[in-house]
Amino acid sequence: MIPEDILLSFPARFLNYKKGDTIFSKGNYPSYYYQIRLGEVKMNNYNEEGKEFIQNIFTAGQSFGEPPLFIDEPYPANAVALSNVELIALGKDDFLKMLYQHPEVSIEINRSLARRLFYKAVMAPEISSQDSNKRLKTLFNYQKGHSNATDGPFTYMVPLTRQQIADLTGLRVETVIRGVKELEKEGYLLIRQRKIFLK
Amino acid sequence: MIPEDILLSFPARFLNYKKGDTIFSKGNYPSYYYQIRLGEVKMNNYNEEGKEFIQNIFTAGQSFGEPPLFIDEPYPANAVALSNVELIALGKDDFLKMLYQHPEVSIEINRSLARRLFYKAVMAPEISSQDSNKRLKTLFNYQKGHSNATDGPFTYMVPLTRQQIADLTGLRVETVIRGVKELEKEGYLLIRQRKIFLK
DNA sequence: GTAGTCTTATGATTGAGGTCATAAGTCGGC
DNA sequence: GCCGACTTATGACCTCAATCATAAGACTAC
Repeated sequence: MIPEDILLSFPARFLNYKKGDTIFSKGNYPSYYYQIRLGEVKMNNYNEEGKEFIQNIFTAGQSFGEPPLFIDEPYPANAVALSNVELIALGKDDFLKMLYQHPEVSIEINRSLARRLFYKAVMAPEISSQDSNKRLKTLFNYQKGHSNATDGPFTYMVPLTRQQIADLTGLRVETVIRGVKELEKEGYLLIRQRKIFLK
Repeated sequence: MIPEDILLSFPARFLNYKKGDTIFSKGNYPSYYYQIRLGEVKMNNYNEEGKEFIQNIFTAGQSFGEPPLFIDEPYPANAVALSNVELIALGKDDFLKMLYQHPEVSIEINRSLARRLFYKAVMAPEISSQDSNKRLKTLFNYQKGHSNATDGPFTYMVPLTRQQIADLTGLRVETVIRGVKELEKEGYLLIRQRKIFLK
């Protein structure tokens, strides 16, 4: 996350989107650095059959969509507001100027890209596996690890619908439903009022 | 890629590894920035059943293993020499000092992390798909798109064995062998002396 | 040149996830 | 309070990648 006073001095501006709005689309070339002040944004793709794949869900304080700013490529996915969101956006040229003038900001961006690569590296071997329950566990472990919930067993509720879980893991809704039931039998998680709680 | 004269001034040093040597292992904490002068390096994991997953293959001019230098995490995968390799290595503290003093180098590192994230973003939706031939096509398209081959149809040879393709896509060797044969029938690629050529 | 390993190849079998159909529970908007 | 859309759920069937077995071609080291 880059301090807002630095961003504003370059100058960045505020943008508002309503739930469901598209912030940018796959294939577009990037014009802005985006950082979330409020709300949630998902990055997703649709394959030929119309099946959704969610790359990532970003929350307040996180930036998204930087990679194409550095290389000469269009966005590989869409960005869609999951709630009403408030963004701070800085134009591409100003963004690069900022990195030249503020080495510590450039390192902070490196840090945030490094963090994302690190988790992709952790997830990729499991996601590529054929075993559906392993995919589910990997996602759940990631979710839990990135929450602040440390209140003891079965207090962390997965804030995702079965469909979203399916889209994040590349599985089908039915497979997710059957999978979480199996994982409950194994004692890996708990289902209360259809919500999933992790140990 | 960072210019060698800058690296040497900090000061970096040269390292040599023989084919098959391990450069670092999963779980180690990082001490160096590595850049390849000569040869190839793969980053890989093994799952519980011993199945290999190749995160990436790096060639001359590329750097690897930077993410853990920025965040306080151990390497999420191993780095293994695929051939005899000559590396240039710069200690962690000197590396960070260099980024502060040379903003353009910091941006270059951002660029290389961005390139890798982009690759992961392109691959993830297809890798998660159940359709094996789609996984293969995605890998091949990426390979082709990032080579310098623009000499017309079927001149780009995929520089990977069937096993490496399997480990990069999370499939089994047999599935890859059958898949590329199907893709040849479709006219998507050509097999000559067991080598795969892309249109 | 020869042994040993890696790579490519092919057939038979099987099991797990996808697909399709159907339905009940839940939630939001009017 | 009702309607419609979404979410969760369950059964039956099917498809296709994994698995296991076997073998031939290619390459590497000695």
